[in-house]
Amino acid sequence: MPELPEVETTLRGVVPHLVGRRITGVEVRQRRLRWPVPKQIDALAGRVVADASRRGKYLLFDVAPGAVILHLGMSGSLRVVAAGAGWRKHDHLALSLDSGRAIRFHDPRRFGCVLFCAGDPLAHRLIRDLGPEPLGDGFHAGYLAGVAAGRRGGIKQLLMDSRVVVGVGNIYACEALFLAGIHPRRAAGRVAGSRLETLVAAVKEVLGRSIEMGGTTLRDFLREDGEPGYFKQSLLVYGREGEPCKRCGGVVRRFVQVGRSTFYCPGCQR
DNA sequence: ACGCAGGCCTGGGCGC
DNA sequence: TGCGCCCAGGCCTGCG
Repeated sequence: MPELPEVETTLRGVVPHLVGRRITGVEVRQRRLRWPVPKQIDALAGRVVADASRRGKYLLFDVAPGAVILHLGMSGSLRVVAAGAGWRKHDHLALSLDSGRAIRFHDPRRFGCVLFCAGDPLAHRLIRDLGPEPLGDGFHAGYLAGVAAGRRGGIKQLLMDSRVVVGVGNIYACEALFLAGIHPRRAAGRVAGSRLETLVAAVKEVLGRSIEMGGTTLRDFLREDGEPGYFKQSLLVYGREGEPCKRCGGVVRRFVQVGRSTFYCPGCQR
């Protein structure tokens, strides 16, 4: 299930199987994803995948000319299988490769998408306005202070806004705010600069650590679509309503913020 | 410009 | 065992 570390893990998992390979066939079994799978996808046979990369949670496969833009949504996953392997329920699409393998897109909730972009995918309307990568140099305290200035919405909403910074989902927003000791509902524009610095470091730390642990799922990538058990033990507040805070021993609370569950420790976060 | 609610889907877990 | 309800890791779109 994809937050940024999962998407990164997925990318690393498919790159060795995909880059440099020729697509020998395409099969679309379910066209109705978040947006309909366009006909150009069906016509990819014969193309070579020159490169595979990631921008935020979007995976980009360079099939020059053009690119495949793929998003895993809430429940999507990619799997490398032997060509001819049985299709599971909710396998919606497969790219067969000249290696004798195939990449399958699996997505029960169908919030994901598979799109084709004729030009530079970074200029695609879904991607061009995305904020900086959280692990890159462009995401720093000064930047965050700039975008937070005057904002009256909660700091958590700001963190989860992909125009501000990409890839920080509900889990990691909760975790990073806990690490930084900031209340999720505190108005973004009223968080002191020094605390924003702590927050940026916390975001980088929690995502970085999670990607490292995603490395363990890499190993299983071919076998399972890898429900990774790794992060669950590491979570400090997410999903722990009513349980004791691992720092102060107080009770972890949950409330709904902009339609999403927010977990936090009232004792540790102000 | 900003903040918010709605909508897209299926499946799992829970209480009755 | 079954049913209805609530919840879920995302994010675009349109409204005020």
